[in-house]
Amino acid sequence: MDIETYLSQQPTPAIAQDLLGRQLRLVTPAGMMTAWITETEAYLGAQDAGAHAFKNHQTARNQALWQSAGTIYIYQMRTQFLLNFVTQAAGVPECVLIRGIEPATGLPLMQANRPQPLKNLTNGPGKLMQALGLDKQLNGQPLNVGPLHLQLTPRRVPIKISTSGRVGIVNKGDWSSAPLRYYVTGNPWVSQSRQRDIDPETHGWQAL
DNA sequence: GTTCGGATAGTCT
DNA sequence: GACTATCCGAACC
Repeated sequence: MDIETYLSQQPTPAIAQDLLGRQLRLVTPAGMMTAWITETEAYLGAQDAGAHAFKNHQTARNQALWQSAGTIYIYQMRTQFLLNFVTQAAGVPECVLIRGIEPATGLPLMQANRPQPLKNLTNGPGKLMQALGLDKQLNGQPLNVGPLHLQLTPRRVPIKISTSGRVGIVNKGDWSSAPLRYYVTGNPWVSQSRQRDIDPETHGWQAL
């Protein structure tokens, strides 16, 4: 299946959950980095008071959201860049925010980009972009054409998926508490995860 | 180990 | 001029 089909064949919350365990791959002149997606959030477009596209409000920043499934949407939050994938057909401004990844290969490259201990390397949406060395250059471009790829295989399968309200969405009524954040239960590379919730044996993945 | 406050810059009203 | 889809470090358990 191609990526555009994969990112448009289900409702966005289902896609956000299915993305857990899929592989992100970045090809750079210095080498390749791959990582497993551990945490996502769904943003549901015009109806979603927490979304940039609420009430179909188009601005210079959020143009990419109206493009086709598989378009990369990157925007800046203070000093950080945040990575999203557009879902659904062109004209439907929904997306999934990538909030955490587990490094798989290219770890030295990531630690060169972001000199932090492994456990603090990619456990947050801004942190993982630092580790990958990405800014908003790829905003509006399609996945799997340039340097950034989303691979459907190989994949890892979560033992259990946890849900919660989305991080940083406050004073938005029911949209603040809506269970649109998804993460691999027990995985260390999930934002705000507490030590006692981590499973050091499996990292929350089913055995290969 | 966990919580809290401040820094920070781009975007929109 | 207000408001963030964040991160870090200091302070306190």
